[in-house]
Amino acid sequence: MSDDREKPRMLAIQRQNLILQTIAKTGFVSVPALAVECAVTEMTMRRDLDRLAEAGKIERTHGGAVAIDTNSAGTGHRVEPHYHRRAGQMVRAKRAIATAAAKLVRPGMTIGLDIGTTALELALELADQDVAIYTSSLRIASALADLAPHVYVPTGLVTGTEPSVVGQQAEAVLGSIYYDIAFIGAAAMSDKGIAYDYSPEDACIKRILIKQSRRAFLLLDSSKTGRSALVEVCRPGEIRALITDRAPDKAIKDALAASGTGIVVG
Amino acid sequence: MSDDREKPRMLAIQRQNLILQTIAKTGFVSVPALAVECAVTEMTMRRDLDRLAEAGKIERTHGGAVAIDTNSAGTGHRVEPHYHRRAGQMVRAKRAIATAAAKLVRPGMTIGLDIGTTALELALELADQDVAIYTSSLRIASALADLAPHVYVPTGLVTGTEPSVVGQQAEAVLGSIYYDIAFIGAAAMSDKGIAYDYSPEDACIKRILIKQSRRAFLLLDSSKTGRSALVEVCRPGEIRALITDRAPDKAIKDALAASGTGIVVG
DNA sequence: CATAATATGTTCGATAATGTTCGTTTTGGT
DNA sequence: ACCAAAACGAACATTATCGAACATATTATG
Repeated sequence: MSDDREKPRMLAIQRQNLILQTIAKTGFVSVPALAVECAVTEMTMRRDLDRLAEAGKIERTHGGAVAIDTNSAGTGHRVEPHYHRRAGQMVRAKRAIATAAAKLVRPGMTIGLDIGTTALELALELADQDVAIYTSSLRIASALADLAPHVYVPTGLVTGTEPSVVGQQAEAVLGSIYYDIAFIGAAAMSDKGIAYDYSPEDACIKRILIKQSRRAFLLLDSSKTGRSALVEVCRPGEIRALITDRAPDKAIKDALAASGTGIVVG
Repeated sequence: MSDDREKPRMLAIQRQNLILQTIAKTGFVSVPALAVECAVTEMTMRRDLDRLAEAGKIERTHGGAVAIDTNSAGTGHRVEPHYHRRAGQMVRAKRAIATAAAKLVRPGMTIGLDIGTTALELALELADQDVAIYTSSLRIASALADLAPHVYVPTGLVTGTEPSVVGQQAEAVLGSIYYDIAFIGAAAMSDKGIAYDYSPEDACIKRILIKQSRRAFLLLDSSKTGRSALVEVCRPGEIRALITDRAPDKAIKDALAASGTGIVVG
C-alpha cells in the first residue's frame, strides 16, 4: 500500500488503470488523492485524466473526474451514480451468480447473508421465498424490509461506507445461530484459492457465518480472481463451493479441487 | 473509524449527486443538514441547489429544495397543489424541532433515538458530536454510518416501509441499556396529550426507550396534534417535554401542564 | 554514447470554487 | 402590526484548481 521508502514510479498505464478502477468502484476520483496514491504531481494526474477524458472513458470535473454519464443526454438522471455505475459493468455477472446461488435455497431454510452488491442481488431473488435471512448489511435489510417477512439484523456498531453492523455484539448474535446455508462475498481470491477482504471487521463476520453454517458458499465475480487483499477470509476447504460467473484459472481450479471444494458457474 | 479530523473536500458533482439522491429518497433536503453532511458552507450548498434548480432537476424552496413536480408539467391537475409548499414547511418544522432537540444533547451522552423523518433530521445534527446513538431505524443508522463513530442497532426482525428493527430481541437489547436521553416520535397526539402511533411493534420500542431513559422527549410537528391513531404510545406524565414547532392548542397545553410536562417550541 | 522523443516536475498567472461579511427579505410567532 | 430568527443573495476575500511554458528526468533509438 503505502511505500515510504520505495519509490518505483508507477507507469502511466498503471495509473490510468487505477483511475478507471477507482471510478468504476466509487464513481469519482479527486486529483490530490490520486497524486498522493500514485506518488506523482497533480499536474501529471491532470494530464492522465485529460487523456482518459479525450478518449471518452471518463468525464472531467473541477478537482477530479467522474464516470461518463450515459443517460445525462436524456433526462439528466445523475441519481445514484454509484449504483448505476456498478450496474453497468458487473451487474450481469453478479446477477448470474445470484441466480445460481438462489437455486441452492429451499423453503424454510435459515440463511446467513454477507454484505456486498452480489449478496444484495441474491437477497432480492430470495425476497418472495419463505426463508429466514440473517445479515449484517443494513442495505440488504432495508431493501428486504417490506418484501420478505423474515429478515434479521444483529446488534452492534454500525459503520462503513456500505453500512453494516460489526463488533463483538454482532459476532455474538450471528455466532449463536446455526444456518442451513451461508453466502459469503469477498474482495479477492488468490491463485491458491484463498479469499481476502479489505475490512478486518467484516472478515470476522464472514468467518463466523462460515463456521456456523452447515454449508457455506463463496460468491465471487471473475474480476476479483488472481488478486489478494488485506485480510484473509477463508481457505478452500472451509467452503462447500465457489459460485462465480466464469470458469476460473487452472491454478484456482486445481487449488479448489485439491481441497474438495466445488465450482459453480452461473 | 470515520473522518474525525480529515476533510477531503467533496467534489461539487458528488455533493450534487448526494442532493439528488436524498431528494429522490426523502422528497426534500434542507440547506443546513446538507452543509453539515458535505462539510461545506451553507452558501456553497445554496449555490449547488441553485444550479440544480436552474437545470430543472429540483425545485428550490426556502431552507432547502424539494423534488420536481413531474405531474404539473404534464396536463395539470394531479396531486395536491400545495404539496410542495407543505413539504417545504414540513421539513422546516422538522428541522426546527431537530435543532431544539439537539440543544439538549451534551458530549458523552448515550442517546436513544426513535424512527421517523424528524428523528433523522436530529440524527444528522448530532452527526459530528461525541455521543453514542442507539436506534432501531436502519435509515438513520445507514445515514450516520460513516459520519458518526458510535451508532448502534439492536438485534431483531426488520420490517416496515421505513425499515426498522422490531420484536422481542430488539426490545431486549434496547431494554438492557440506560439512556441519558431519548427522543421519541409519534404519529399523532390527542387533545388530552396522549401520543399515538400506527404500528404496535414500533410503539412497543418507543415505550421501552421512554422507560429506559433518564429523560424522554417527544418530537412532534404541529400537523399531528389534535388527532389520534391506532395504538397508544405514552401519556403526558411519562415524558419530560414535548418538542414541537408551534405552540399547541390550549387543550394540549393544559393537559401537559397538569402532568408537569414541558413544552419546547423550536 | 549521443540524441531524439517522451514523460514528468516546476513555476506562475488566470480562472473557478469556496468562504466571509453584511444588509435585505422571508418566515414564524407574538 | 410588530419583532426576532433564520435564510437569502450580493460583493468581496481567500483558496484551490487549472493550464501554459519551460526545466528536468527517463526511455527509446540510432
